[in-house]
Amino acid sequence: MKPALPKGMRDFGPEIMLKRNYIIETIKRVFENFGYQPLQTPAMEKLTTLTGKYGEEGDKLLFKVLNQGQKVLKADHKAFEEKNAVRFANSLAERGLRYDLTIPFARFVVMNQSQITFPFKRYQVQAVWRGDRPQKGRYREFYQCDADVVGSNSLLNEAELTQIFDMVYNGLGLNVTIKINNRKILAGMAEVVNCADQLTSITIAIDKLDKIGLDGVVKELGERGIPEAAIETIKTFLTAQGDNAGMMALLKEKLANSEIGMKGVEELETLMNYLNTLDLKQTIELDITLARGLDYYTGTIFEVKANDFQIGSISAGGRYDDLTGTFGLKGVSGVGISFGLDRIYDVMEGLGLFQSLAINTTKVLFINFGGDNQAYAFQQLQTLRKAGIAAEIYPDAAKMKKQMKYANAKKIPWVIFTGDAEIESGNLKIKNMETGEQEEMSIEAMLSKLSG
RNA sequence: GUGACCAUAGCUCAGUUGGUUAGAGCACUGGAUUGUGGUUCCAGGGGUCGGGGGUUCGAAUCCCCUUGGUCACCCCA
Repeated sequence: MKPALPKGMRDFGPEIMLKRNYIIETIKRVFENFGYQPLQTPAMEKLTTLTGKYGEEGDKLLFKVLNQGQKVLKADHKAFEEKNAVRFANSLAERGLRYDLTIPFARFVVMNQSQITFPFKRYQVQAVWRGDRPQKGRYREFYQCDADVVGSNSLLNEAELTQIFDMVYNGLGLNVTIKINNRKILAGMAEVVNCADQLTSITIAIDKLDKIGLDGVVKELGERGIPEAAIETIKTFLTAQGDNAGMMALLKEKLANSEIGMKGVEELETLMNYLNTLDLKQTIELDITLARGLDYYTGTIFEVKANDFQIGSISAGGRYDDLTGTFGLKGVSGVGISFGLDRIYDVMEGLGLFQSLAINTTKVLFINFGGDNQAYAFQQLQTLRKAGIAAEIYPDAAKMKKQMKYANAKKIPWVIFTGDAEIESGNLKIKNMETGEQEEMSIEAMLSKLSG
């Protein structure tokens, strides 16, 4: 049988894992610096928890887990005969793999509300699964690194999350643009053009502005049944130019008749004022065409794009006023962000940013000469490890050439020989694999040399 | 879910208008070198040419189906 992976699943070898871990560690360090605490939730959730939270498209992409044993016989045969794939599939499964980390987090908060001190700040680094067709920058299994805070309406949270974006990407050496918008502004715009009930259609269309252009958006709005007059007004929003302050003034003027719209402008302005007091290195861009697909966002929305590499967004997030509401806990607002580990990796690999990364691996290899020599080397090895030096011994008394090749392939910088001559002298012979130089010294001298 | 392109050794690929026994580089194993790798030289193992069917005297090559991959759309980290 030929080994293979299911579609969209990937292995990560040691080389890749070292780089991935580096990214994760950078992100975690910043999260913890801001007082976020770790959480893990299971890969599998009940479908009732997951469905209906991500919009129609999201439900389609949920990976479902087949019911166990006899239960599958209770499937909806009628749905099968009617070729209703969705209903039939739902009758076969009661559980699914998590689609993101936010909904499981909301579930956790509701289930543990009595234990939790609010505002509750948690971070979570785990895989999520989507039954999408894999392509560039898109995987069926990928890691999200989330930080969320629930139980606080303060826009200070948004400001801090923006700062987290900034610090993480500074730390990784990436240039990004952090795009910010507010769903209330989009709602206000829909209200002003008398299409409040078609908010979703409007946001989906204008979200594509940078992809299909103004004409494309106008066309799509028309196809989605937005009246001509409304489209004309929407056009004036989309063509508005100016710096962040100018845009703000313009929005105030245009949205004056919409209560929710003005609320959105006010929130955005407050956030921008907070951000102005911070020393942010990355580009902050107010982008009123930013919409975000996920249904649950209600306030601020974020999206981060890499400046020097073509790929989808590498981070995203936003505020959700009623995420825990569907689980029975009302009036708890939350806001969170998510780093797309796999895409960040793709960007950094694409830009060659891992080159300078000092990869932490074995520092010393003991050559195995077998017999008494092996026992001696094994002993010396313990001393190095105790001193915190990453060391290993070749487990077999293989040919010298093979052992040297191993050190070479694994980029181990030092090799130690403990042959008969060395055992007799009580010293060890150490070889620098880069320069080829070798010298004999005592174990003590070696310790200070290697830990330096 | 819609569409386009691709599939040859473990990996990256070559293979002429259809023509004899399908090749190269890298990797692996052995040797030149019994205690010295990363350079060199020699030898070796490894293929149902993704799978099935068809056209043909003859198919890796042409046609159909199927599976898998890549990319774009939808949507998204």
